[in-house]
Amino acid sequence: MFPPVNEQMDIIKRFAVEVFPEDELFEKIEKSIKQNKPLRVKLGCDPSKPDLHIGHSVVLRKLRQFQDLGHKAILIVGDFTAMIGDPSGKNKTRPSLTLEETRINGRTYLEQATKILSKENLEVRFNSEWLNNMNFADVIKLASKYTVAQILERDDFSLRYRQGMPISLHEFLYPLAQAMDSVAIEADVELGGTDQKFNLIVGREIQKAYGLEPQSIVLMPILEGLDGKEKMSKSLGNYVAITDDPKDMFGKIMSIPDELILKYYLYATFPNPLESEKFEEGLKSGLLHPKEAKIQTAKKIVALYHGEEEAEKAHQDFEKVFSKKEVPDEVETLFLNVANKVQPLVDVLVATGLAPSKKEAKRLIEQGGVYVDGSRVCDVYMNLDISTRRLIKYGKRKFLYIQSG
RNA sequence: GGGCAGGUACCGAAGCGGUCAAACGGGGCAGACUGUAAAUCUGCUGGGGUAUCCCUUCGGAGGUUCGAAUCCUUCCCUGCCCA
Repeated sequence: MFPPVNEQMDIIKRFAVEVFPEDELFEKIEKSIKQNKPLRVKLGCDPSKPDLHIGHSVVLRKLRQFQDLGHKAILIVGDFTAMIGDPSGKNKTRPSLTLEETRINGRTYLEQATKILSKENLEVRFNSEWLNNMNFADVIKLASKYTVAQILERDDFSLRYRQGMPISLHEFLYPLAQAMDSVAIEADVELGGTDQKFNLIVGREIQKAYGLEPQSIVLMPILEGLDGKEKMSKSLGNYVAITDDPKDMFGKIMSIPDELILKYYLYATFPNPLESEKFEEGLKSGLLHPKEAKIQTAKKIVALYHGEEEAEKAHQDFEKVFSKKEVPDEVETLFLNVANKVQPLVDVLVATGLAPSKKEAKRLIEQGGVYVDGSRVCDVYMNLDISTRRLIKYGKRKFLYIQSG
């Protein structure tokens, strides 16, 4: 039923930054084969931001691999922990949410996650199930298992402490709460991004403290955002959402700096060894042009979420709009219900929602970023007759047909 | 509880009575260029108005003043030191 240990280890280790303790994991897999019992593989998710992007997909794909090996994926929706708000990475305390909010977000998360995960071998648990039932004595018992010095080892805590940034006391409880999840579901393995290393290790310690066998840890790389500087995140706006439409997905990936191409190719698509070797060598030798490499990457990613056909279309569109400066195949038509068919262009731009304000619209016109029917607008106070259909290009990539009616 | 230092636009950070819609950097947007929504260079970056005009913004609320981001009072928030 299960593939042999070595084969499993190879698959698990591929694309992972760190897998430890390796020998423990090896034994666990051996045991699971012998007893014909799947491993319980935990992945925590944060429902405070339910929109998944391809940064999340890295770890989700890894979890999927575990599923494909016959193991049980246990997705923990951190509805309770989201109320605390993991400060990880950011030096700011996150706003906490109510339980209901996190529940709703959790559903959205799940919906998106199953674009990558299999629905079989999948168990979904909300951590309020156990965390919400702990009383103060339970919390004290849990907190007594860890020391201030230990918790301060966490990079971002010590950094914030040194910089005089605020750390609320409850933030210290976050890693402990997350560790309780591992206790509650008796995780054999926990997956996470490298930024989760500390939390996952606390999980091991706390499991031991509660008389359980400590989980093994698989750390996946963190995908940088489109800017190539910060980690991909929604709040930074440097992300590719897995629900993005093909065009956006394609375009966004084309905008990554060249240095990021390989990383995206590998971690967002999990190519097989043959493919990745070819790709890597092509890049290194220069036989594969960076633009071409990017196109391949973009196509592959789009295809994962939308299929080959859409990927091809997105590619065509991209070439059209950006290389040939033409109009894309499909442009939406907006009918404006207005009394006057001739109006200042600026007003039209605001009415369509293309521009957030007249000032902004004027600015863009002044800078030569607005086209009507293919010709650049140079008069800020131009009037536009919309009794017939007009094509507006606003900025680099917003196209819209507009007509009164 | 006491002492000190702070809270400025999307973020970081200057400004410390008028010349402040607020320097500078980042981010964002646009233009040029290109291999692309890469890189680089240039410009723009509160709102309304076809006018050196008005409105909103410097933690909140009051006050002083012809005039406040700048001074005073009070409240809230944060860090450091002491207890």
